[in-house]
Amino acid sequence: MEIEKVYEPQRFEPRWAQWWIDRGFYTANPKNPGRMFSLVIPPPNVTGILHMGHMLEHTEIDVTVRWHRMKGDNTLWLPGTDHAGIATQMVVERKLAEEGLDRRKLGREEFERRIWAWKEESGDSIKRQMIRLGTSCDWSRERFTLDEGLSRAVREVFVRLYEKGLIYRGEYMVNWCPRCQTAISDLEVVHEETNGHLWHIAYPVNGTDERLVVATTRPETMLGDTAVAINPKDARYFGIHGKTVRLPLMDRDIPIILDEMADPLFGSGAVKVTPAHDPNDFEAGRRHNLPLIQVIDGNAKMTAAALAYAGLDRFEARKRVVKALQEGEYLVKIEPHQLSVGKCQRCKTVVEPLVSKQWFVKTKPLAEPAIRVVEDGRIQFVPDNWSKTYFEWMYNIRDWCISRQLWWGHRIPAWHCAMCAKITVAREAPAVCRHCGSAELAQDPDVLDTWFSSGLWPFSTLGWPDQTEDLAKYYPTSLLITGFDILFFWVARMVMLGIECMGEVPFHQVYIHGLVRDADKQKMSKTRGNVIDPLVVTEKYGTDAVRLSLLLGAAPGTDIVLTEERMESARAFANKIWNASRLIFMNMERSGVSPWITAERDCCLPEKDGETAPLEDRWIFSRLNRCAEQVNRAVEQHRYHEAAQTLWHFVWHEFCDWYLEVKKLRLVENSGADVHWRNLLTVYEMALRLLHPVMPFLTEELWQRLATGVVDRAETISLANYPQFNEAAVDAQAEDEMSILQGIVTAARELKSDLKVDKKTILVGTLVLREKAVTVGAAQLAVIEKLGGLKLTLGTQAAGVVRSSPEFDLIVQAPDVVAEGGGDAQKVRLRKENEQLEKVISSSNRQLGDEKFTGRAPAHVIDTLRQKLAEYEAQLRKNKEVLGE
RNA sequence: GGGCUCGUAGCUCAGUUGGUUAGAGCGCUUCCUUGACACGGAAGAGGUCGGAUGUUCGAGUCAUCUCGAGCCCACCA
Repeated sequence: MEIEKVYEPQRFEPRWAQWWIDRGFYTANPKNPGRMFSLVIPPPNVTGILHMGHMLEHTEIDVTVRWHRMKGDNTLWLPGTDHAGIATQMVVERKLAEEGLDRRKLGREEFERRIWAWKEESGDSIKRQMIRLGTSCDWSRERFTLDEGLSRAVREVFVRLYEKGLIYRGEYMVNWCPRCQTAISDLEVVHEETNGHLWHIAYPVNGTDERLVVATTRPETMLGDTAVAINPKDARYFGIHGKTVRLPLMDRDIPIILDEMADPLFGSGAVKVTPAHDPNDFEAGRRHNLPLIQVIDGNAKMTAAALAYAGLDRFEARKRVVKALQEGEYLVKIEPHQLSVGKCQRCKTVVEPLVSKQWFVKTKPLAEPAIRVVEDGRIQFVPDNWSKTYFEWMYNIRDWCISRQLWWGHRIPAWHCAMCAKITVAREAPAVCRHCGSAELAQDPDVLDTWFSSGLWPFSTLGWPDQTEDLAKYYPTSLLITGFDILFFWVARMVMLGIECMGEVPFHQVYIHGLVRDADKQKMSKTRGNVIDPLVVTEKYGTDAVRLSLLLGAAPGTDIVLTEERMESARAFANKIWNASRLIFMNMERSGVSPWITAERDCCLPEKDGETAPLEDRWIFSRLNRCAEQVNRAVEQHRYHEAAQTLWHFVWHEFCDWYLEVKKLRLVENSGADVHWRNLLTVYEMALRLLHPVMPFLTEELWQRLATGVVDRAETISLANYPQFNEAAVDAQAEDEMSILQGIVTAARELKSDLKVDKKTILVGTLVLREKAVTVGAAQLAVIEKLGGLKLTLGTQAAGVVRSSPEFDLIVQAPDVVAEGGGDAQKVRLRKENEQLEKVISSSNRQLGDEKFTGRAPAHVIDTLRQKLAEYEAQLRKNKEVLGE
């Protein structure tokens, strides 16, 4: 049982990580027995390396997955990556720019080749990283959204939806990013509050002396105005109904239209209408059959239609238009105005609303069943309040623009005919046009929104549209663990498309985790420069410590503040386990105990040693049982912080601080004959198993050492049984007795501390035990003496400094220190304690004397209060006795 | 404009369905280099739970209002 002196996780973590993969322990088999548990990874983008948010997500998933696997479930965790269309294309374009190249120069084919090369590289490093972090997924089932199989699924879904009329192509107003040169969906536009202006412009009303004042935040768009709207009920303007206005700068006459869109209470009550550059105006234009004059193009430059302003950038044009309006005395007012400006999520360029021909998914029919499955509980959100957010979005859902003018992604399976100009949509490239038979077909150049393929992930990865064994076994998946930032982008789309394509929800439960933040609660981001690289801290503190520090902060519904201090303390815990193991292993060797692993699967009672098992064994087995109960429940409910805290407390403050301390005494006394190794090793081994999902590396390392040479066991701790709570293993009596023993030891330490005695001074004392404590009696006296640092005799009252409880009197004979006033600290302590006791006692008495309380409170509440009151009173009496009051 | 979350010890946070001297980690004070561990051990100090009102026998835990912080959604020119 060799064990290195220092805990150095770097030495063994990479080895186990690789071994787990090499041995294929986590390869799922649909034919295996056990309850099914399946989960697909939220595929990381192949844009770069994984960050702390991924590590948190993967750690929570891994804990859950390892736990299910150890419980004997038929478990699948399917890994993979997302091609992340626009994001990846941007990364590669940026790299090209560094080489002085751009994608247009390279051409589509060569550009795609470059991105694939990048993808291979990035995908590999993501996989390496995940393996290093201990993720126990099934790499034999790894998928990528652009794989042939998944691409086939994408085409299949596209064709089906098209044929059902749920995908259509049309000319509508879309969000256009002039930098990315593509349309983007509403979700990809982020709104930023900006301090802008409201320009009030006067349009002369033809045939009158009046001028109609309109207000706008974008004066440059007036060049494309094709009407001015007023509210039909607005009395101020009854006189100009049916007239036209003269558009300044352009010298065009445009009609005054009557439309509810004009709010009489806003500004002058008149609105300029620019159908080509504003979504509202676009709709108004349709209602009133207005012409569309596009004055801004896809590059955000003014078009020829902008006449004198043609070729200018939109913001430069704004300045010039304002200046010209001022000069022509059309500008009546400029006021500061706060507005929210839509920007491209990826590059932060101000989005330009433009009319263009795009592909859309009709979402209303898909949203209805997607709402129902959450309402009726077929999909459950944890924490539950996220379902409200989900509903909110689903109720107000709008059609989804799915075409992107990019080169990286799934090419839209639609072919345009050069002869008849009609479209043929097909699963595979058609030879001839479906409408006219012409062979002059060209595939639509656009690709699909990256979320279209991610939306199919839970079933496309399992082989759909083929009816595979995996699909039959593992769909619907059991659980999805992801972040709220992609609730609409991804989760909502998966629900809609899962139900549509499979007729069944894609997962039964969605656990939404928090955000990883830095010490100042700031979001971690590259631009802020506050990112913690998982590989760096993993190397520094060990993966187990980082995992643990993440989990300890992972309370549902809260963000996770991650600091290196936390990782240090988590490492201290790992170090504690390591050293406790050293104690055990070294003494096994010294005592000639051979490696041994218990055959017990679940929590059990200790083996007896004669009449009964030693108190510390009975106690720790009962505590282990309680710990298992709590940890199992906590993981089940995604209360990862609670699972981690429970394990921490059990291992450190019960197993190490008390149990092993007692065992150490047994080791030196009676030549170690009273240790009862089988009990010690059983609880140790079960503790390792309980810890394994949280700290896989450390536990595997120690477990393998413990199991050296043991035949007929699991090959890895990750496939050993997860200990379950066992009603029969509760030992309340042992817990009571142990707590009395702990009370006596603590009392002894208190006295020593209050008397300020040197540790070398062995105090002589007397212990008087009362009925309840009899079983602790003589058998445990040596333990109390050693742990308390006293030399005790039992049973005879004597003079000295006293610490009393209803169970015992501990009397220390220390005439010297008492004479020097050393007992004062003890008196201060007792008086303070009495103050508190008196407070609680009086309030308890008040309640028990109140008929309203005794009449309405449940019996058990009253009982425990009475019981506690009796204990407080007994303690108060003892303290007063000691103080001589 | 609508929706959501948070405000508990110096710091970061727990506190499951309301139930009885309010918990943890880090930090702090004092003592201890005891052959597993100073990444350790022991004993302590320190909150009345943002504020107000209410419901209740009983509220950190529910309701209303209020102050403060943050997030999400939204086509208010």
